[in-house]
Amino acid sequence: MKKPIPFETGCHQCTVRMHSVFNVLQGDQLVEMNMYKSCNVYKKGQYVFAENGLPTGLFCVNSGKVKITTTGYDGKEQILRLAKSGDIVGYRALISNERYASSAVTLEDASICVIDKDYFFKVMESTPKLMFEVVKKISQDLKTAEDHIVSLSQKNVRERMAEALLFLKATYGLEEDLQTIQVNLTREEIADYVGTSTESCIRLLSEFNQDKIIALSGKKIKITNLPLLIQTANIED
Amino acid sequence: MKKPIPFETGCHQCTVRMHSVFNVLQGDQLVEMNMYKSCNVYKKGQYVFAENGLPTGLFCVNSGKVKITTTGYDGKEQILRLAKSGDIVGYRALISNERYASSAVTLEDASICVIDKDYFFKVMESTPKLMFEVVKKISQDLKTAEDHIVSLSQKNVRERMAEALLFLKATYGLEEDLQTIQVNLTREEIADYVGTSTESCIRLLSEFNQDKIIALSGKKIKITNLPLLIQTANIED
DNA sequence: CCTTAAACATGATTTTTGTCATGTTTTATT
DNA sequence: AATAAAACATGACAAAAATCATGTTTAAGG
Repeated sequence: MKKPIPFETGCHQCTVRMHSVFNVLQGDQLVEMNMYKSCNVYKKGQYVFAENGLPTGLFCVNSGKVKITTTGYDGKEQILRLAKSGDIVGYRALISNERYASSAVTLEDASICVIDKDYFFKVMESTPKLMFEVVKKISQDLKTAEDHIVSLSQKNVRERMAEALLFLKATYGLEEDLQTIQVNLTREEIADYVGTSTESCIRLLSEFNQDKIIALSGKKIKITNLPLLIQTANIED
Repeated sequence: MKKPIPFETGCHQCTVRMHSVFNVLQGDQLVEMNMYKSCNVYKKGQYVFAENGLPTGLFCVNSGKVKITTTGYDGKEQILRLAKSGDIVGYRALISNERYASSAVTLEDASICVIDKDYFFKVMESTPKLMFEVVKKISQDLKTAEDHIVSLSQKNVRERMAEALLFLKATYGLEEDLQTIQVNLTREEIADYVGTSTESCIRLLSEFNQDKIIALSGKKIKITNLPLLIQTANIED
């Protein structure tokens, strides 16, 4: 029993749009955008775009979760950003008119639209409000990146690990139990975000588990003692 | 014998402007901008804006060098960005409509203009090209920040220190001898950029000095063996 | 369902880096 | 010029974290 193929609803009816930079577009602009966008389905683990490729459009996540990673030294992967429904991805290289410096890979099955590059630039130019939404989005990402820099520079691995769990909670939210972080990452992926070795990551999660800060079952991480986790992250109030 | 007070030349004649995001403005726009900007002189070590303050305008560095720093944990300073002539500073908080998350402090005597906040937003809205220049600038800063994240996550202190010297060279250039990095930072400031302790920073610079990679005299750092420095930074080709 | 690879886990060891201590040099200020 | 305060420097030690090794569990693919 397969799911029926959904109607191609178009940008008008797209509920995700309202939580994206495109919330400022209206009426005819949406009809037009619809003509320059296409929507694709991705299986977990698939590349949306890859390092070194040339951008041909802007990606907008409809559903599913995406990691933005770059290959560091000795091929070690670094997770730079995490995206979810409503987020645009692949904008940095597009705007700078460069090849991708990072890759986007789905963390679960996803549906992602592509908006044609030339059209995107045109509508940005004609709609200052849209461009300003983009400016604000990049500014936010810059803030997040700079917070990460401070953390990497000044905190130890234990603190960063606790911080990362809080970051995942803030980014992807919790399941119905209000405790379980709503994303499945391997220990290696968490390590690639935290900036540590996989072993250290595993060890620290085990420690947090023993300390009753979290509860582990498979890839699921349940935050059982939020105040203690915040304290472990050493976050100022 | 004092220097004569220079004519208030205005944005028309400003040569720095051509290397800034404002290079896209023309004619009347420059006359208008002149009415909404003021220029200030700063002594070395002065604050241009301070963490937690409210932005009232956009700063544009005329001459002099500026560090953008934030206070991390236990009050430890983190250098996030370095600015020079033609760079805009204080844009992140302004655009996000937030209080400053970082401070800007001059590294030497400087002359810096402020462009009124409301006017800046108005001219951005009416001049897509200007806003796009801003988008590109922030995108670049994001790229720089993310490169720094990879470095902090994956490289050891020695490699990061070598990388930092190359970064300073790229940012501020070299003196006439084509070897001396054109900026004076204390060892502590370098450490606050690299993400290490002051002692480790001092030690590594001494080592590089012994290894004939650099030559030290006071705060001046001369790169005497660039290939070896690049190799020490472990940068891929 | 079985097989294989990936992911998870943990101990032992080594390397890296921070911290503490102490002394010297440079710079700024009266 | 004298004095104080930064800034620079280096050794000794401790702490943190990576690496190596090895084994178990879980998940994926034929």
